[in-house]
Amino acid sequence: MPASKDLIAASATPLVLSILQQGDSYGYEIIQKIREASGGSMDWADGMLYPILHRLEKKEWVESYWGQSDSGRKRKYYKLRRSGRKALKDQRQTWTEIYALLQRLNGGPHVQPS
Amino acid sequence: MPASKDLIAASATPLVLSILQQGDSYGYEIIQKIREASGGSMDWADGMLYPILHRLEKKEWVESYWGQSDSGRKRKYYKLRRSGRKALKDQRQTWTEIYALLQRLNGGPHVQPS
DNA sequence: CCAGAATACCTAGCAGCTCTAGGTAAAGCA
DNA sequence: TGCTTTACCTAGAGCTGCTAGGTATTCTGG
Repeated sequence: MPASKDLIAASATPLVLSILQQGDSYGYEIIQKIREASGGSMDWADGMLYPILHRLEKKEWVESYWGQSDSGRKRKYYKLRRSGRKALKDQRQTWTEIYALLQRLNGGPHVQPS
Repeated sequence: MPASKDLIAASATPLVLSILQQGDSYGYEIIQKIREASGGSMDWADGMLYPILHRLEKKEWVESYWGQSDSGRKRKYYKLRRSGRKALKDQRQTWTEIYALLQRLNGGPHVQPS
């Protein structure tokens, strides 16, 4: 059972930023990495990712440059910018807070933000 | 600094469901409870909440009935239905999974779903 | 008794987003 | 030669948040 759409949507941005924090990457590879990291439960359509990357670029959280694979196939790499790193940090903080609140409201274990 | 809009949006539904899990409530009170539970960091406009409640009702996750305060002021109470309880459980599960993935991608502590 | 605050509900409509469903093209493989 | 994989892209439908308005009642301070 895949995750609900709302959450997929809201998590897409921080997940992409997290991937890019580990090093420059390109669309096709980002999808693979997300799929691997999630153990296969998240499998994004590429048509969903590219608009997100373009939006992140417009927000100046990432920048792009053209590169090539060994075989000469062109790739558009994305690089995390300083403001993107900041945005990721903020979003992770918010996730932690909301998650803790949700746990608390449901009588779950208390989680304190680090 | 308030949370980013994406996350507010995605978290609104499970938070409302969580409040209702603790007992029937009505719009105005839900906003207060969220504000209190979050220590003031979340302060929803009422115009944002009502459409959410109506949507939850349309999805049949909650049902509503009219009640009165001591002073006779009318209130529209919302009650969590069985399917809403199920939805809350699912969404909490998804939140936990995504949160764990985010932590893992960022080298944070490992979190395992309960 | 009057004004303003608090309580309590509602909707229209814009702006923003996701994500489906298409498309192009090059390289690898059978 | 044709299929699969790699690799990119966009249009537009559909959904949603949330601002900015609105109504009406009760409480409270002066």
